[in-house]
Amino acid sequence: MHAKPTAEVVDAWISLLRTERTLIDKVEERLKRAGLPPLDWYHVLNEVDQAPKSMLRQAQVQERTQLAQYTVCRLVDRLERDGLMQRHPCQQDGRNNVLRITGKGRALRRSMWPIYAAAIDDHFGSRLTRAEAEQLAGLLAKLDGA
Amino acid sequence: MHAKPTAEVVDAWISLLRTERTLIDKVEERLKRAGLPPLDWYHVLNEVDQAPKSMLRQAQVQERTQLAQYTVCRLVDRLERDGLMQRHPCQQDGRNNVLRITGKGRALRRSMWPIYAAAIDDHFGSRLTRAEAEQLAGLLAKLDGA
DNA sequence: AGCTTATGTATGCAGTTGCATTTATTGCAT
DNA sequence: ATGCAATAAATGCAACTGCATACATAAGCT
Repeated sequence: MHAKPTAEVVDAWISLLRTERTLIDKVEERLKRAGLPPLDWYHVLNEVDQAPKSMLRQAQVQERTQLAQYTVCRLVDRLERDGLMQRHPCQQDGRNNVLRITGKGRALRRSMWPIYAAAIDDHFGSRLTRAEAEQLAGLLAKLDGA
Repeated sequence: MHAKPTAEVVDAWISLLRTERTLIDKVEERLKRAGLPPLDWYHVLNEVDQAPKSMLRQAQVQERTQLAQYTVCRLVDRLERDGLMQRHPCQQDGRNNVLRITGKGRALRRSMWPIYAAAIDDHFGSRLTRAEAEQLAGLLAKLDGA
């Protein structure tokens, strides 16, 4: 704890910040150009869509996306307002919301994926070999612990 | 162009988004706890401080940090309002602003570094070997091109 | 010179985020 | 059962961001 990072570490850190900002901007731009909502809409819709019975608690969306509590809350407000998602009271624990994606929400998610996938591939996937992608995922996994 | 990414690529991409969000949150939290301003203040102050004569054009800050044009503009507004930075008209090209960091700005940058450095090390550097850090930087560099 | 395009910066406005707090429900200890 | 800490979600308000556009200067063309 509280040791100083080496120069290599600082370089890698700065690269991480810079590169990710650039990549996200590029991907978001693709979605925007296609008239689609932002990345996080996709991620939230996707989490719920992939969950068993297409239902998931709000808190779990939060955990999986690493978005802030109020960010998820308000994003779900908007998704709900646009008829993409519904909030239901949870039977087992009245503190939770259970989210259910609507047909419209699922359709939107599906329509976003080709654009999103192409952007991932163009800006990210096509620049790495399979081994490199795995290597990167491995390194990132090491950074995920407590 | 427009090929579909493989599963490994999508995994790596999602890890990248998730991990970076988590890391940034942790680092920002450290700064906040220490009563210091956000990360991007540091990055902007640092770019200007490191530049020759501690002066840099606004557009170059933008390019180096990968922040949006108006983000830099308004961040500099705040830095200027707080007496950390000054805008000067550029002699060579009247469209440019030349930014100059003040003593107060330099002092703030210096006071932020130990906190920032410790956070980088704790959440990032100490989880990677030197070779891994270099490997990560190498992979990120491959993602940086056009 | 005058016109057109390009570049760097600023800004009004609507939408979003962050902070701190509130409300609601649950579980645990007494 | 009652009180108290813990967890999930929502919200008022101030700050920030994104978009589109405006403004200012510069560079190139005729």
